[in-house]
Amino acid sequence: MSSQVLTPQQQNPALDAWIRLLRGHAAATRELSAQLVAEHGLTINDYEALLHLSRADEGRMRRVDLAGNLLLTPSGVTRLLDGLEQAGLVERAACASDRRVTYAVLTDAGRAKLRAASDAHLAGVREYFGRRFSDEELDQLAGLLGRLPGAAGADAGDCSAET
Amino acid sequence: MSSQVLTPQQQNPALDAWIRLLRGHAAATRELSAQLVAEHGLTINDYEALLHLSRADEGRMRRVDLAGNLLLTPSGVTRLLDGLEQAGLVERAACASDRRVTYAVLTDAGRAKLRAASDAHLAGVREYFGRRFSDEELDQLAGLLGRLPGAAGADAGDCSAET
DNA sequence: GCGCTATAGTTGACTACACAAGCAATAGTA
DNA sequence: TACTATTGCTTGTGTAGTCAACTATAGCGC
Repeated sequence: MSSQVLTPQQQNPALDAWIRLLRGHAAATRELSAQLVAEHGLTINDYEALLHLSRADEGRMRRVDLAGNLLLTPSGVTRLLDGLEQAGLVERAACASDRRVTYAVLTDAGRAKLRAASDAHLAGVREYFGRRFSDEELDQLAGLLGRLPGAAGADAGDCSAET
Repeated sequence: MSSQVLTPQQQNPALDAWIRLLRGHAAATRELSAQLVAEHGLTINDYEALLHLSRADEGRMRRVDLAGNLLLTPSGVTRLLDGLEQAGLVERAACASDRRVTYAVLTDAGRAKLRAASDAHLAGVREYFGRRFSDEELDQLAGLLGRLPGAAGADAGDCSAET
């Protein structure tokens, strides 16, 4: 009776892509995150937060900008940074020109941690994707995924410097 | 000394694809899940659980098989189905030949709910992806994502075609 | 100066998972 | 029969995130 609805994968390329995106993300996240947590005690978001900070001017960012880059809510960033602060990887700094703002600043320990974790993580990612795709296909995949919102904005507008 | 590490996206197509997969998934999930929750009170996993059940023989599956298809742990499935049972969308059924097994069975209400939600969800997915990709690109994207583990074996209880 | 609105950030309550431990039933071995 | 290992599932606990409500500051119009 409703068999069109019930076997939609054949009928709809968008749904097909969507479901595979969900599954592929779940599988990849599980494996790569487990690796990162086991070897360095960092989650994927921890790692990416450190990465963004390391690439920002003076190793610091406003928390709201970090939220935008990580696709987290402001409260999510507060909790994420709580953990990183307790681990001594980032610290807070006040903004002289706007007292509402609290910067998250990468510490030396945080920078060292990122450097240490990067090697393993990069190797893991390269292994995970390189095993399944050629370089050309990776470019293709990245190009397609980059058209989704949020997937591209990390590169261009990072150093806003608007205080 | 660490500048290679700190701007890795240019140097590594695998990492580029990985980061965009993360971001693209986060953005798409947020939007499409919010839609589904707002309109029908179902999360993405709720929806997919109902979908898998509807496509299974007699609308029922062992919980462990459902876990495999949804990429959830057994405990995750227990909690997911708890919610769906309370909502009356699925019920439990014993297995005559193996008393360890509890089937999850789609109820009539569950089937109706799925049918109602499918229209909106399919439309949302089509709009979200169709706005950004041509049909051909969607096929390409699905084909690439399908090579990730877990993304392909969604059809039957037998999933052994990986790697 | 005063009030008003917008923005940055935190907190409490909640949800959705994972992991580890445990129970019940089955299968294998004797 | 009994004894052990494996499988299916549930539960306790912990974690990462959301949303709504809140405080504090900034910046505008008057």
